[in-house]
Amino acid sequence: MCSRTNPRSSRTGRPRSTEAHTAILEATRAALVELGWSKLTMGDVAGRAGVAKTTLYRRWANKNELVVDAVAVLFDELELPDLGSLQADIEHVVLQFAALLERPETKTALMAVVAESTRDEPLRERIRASIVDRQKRLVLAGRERAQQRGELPAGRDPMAVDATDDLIFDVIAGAVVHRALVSAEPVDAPWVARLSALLVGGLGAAAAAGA
Amino acid sequence: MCSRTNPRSSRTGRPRSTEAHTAILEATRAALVELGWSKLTMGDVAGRAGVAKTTLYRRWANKNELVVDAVAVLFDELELPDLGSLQADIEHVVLQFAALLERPETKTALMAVVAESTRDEPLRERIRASIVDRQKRLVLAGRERAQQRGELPAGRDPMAVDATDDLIFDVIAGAVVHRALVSAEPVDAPWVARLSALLVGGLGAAAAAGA
DNA sequence: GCCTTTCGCTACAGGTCGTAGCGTAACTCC
DNA sequence: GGAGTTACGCTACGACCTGTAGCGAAAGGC
Repeated sequence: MCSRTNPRSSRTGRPRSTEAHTAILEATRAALVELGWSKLTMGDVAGRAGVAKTTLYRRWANKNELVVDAVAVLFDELELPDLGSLQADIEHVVLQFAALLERPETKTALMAVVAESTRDEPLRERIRASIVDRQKRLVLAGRERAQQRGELPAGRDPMAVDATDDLIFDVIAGAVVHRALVSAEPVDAPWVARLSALLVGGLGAAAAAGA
Repeated sequence: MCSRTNPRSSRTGRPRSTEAHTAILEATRAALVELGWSKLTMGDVAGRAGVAKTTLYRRWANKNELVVDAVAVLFDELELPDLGSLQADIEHVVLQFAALLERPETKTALMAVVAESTRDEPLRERIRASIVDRQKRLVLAGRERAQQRGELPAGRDPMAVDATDDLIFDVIAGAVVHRALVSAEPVDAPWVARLSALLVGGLGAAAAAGA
């Protein structure tokens, strides 16, 4: 999860300072807010964290991996309380996600690391493990809950269920990111309501067609 | 559209070489393919184009603006032939868009410039004018065509029609980008069929509810 | 032919990257 | 308590990239 070469749980020697670890990640987020991605430098982060620049390189191979770790923890805030209906659940999590993307540190960092990951397979895996997969659980939970309520039919074919989960995930996350960062329009309640209605309607139509 | 300070159609003096212009943009795309975004340098592009580095800076203020122009022309390839049904039209344009995102130069450049645009308002406007708005016309055309076929009802409220167009645009473009770049899964025919069915079903359900 | 603008070239200051080497600090095992 | 191991801060460094300045030459319009 954290560092460059996992020290193989070496029990001997001086342990790595956990305070330095958290200070570095916090300094990275602060630097992202102030400077953005392109003007963020390793030396600057080290200075903010009160740490030598070499210490950063001992733990992270480069800027990309450091930023992924610094931003990943923010995505753990996302939750999916039961609000009684599929549409309400979707609207709630979308608004949460939008609020997360409003923060300058996520806004500027997320797209940048994704861009780098197109040419860096290990980085892509790191992003998938630290960020993407943690959001996918929300889709699973929402779908299962809707099935228990009877809003969606129980899926027969597990392959088809998986495919639909993946589709919904890409649609929701993609639409919100595109709206917020590319179109640069607000992800507000009216828009979220439209999106949720579209999804619920589409899922209902698909279920009706499949029955 | 192109350069740093529009020379205000100055009729006097040596004109800018259009050959150099196209050579630079082509060299930029080639460099993106080979090196990716982060390792692309202005000096390298100048060398590939057979042009002095200073010439690049006379026309583009920085790497971001150059790359936007270099990639923008690729998006002009997208077209929307009439395939007889809304779902077929959607599937066709999504597959086109996916093929575009498969190319390494667009894959790596698009997210990078979007990331930079979160802290650079002029760059965002340049992206919007050069890339985003050119895609939105496809949504308008597809929706109008579906209304003429009777697949979708004629919109009463023009505000609501605009909002739905924007929503569909963000959903389609966002989902494809997220699938291709974040989830890193193939945008193939089965997935596209699922997405199109979801959208058509959702639009139909919304129309039925609105009637 | 004169004026204007662009061109290629060279040089440059400023900044960043990522590494190496050193002595010191912290912790474990014997 | 000592030996061994690892992390730390610090400094210095070469390599590279950025963006600009200045020069003489080239290519057009009037």
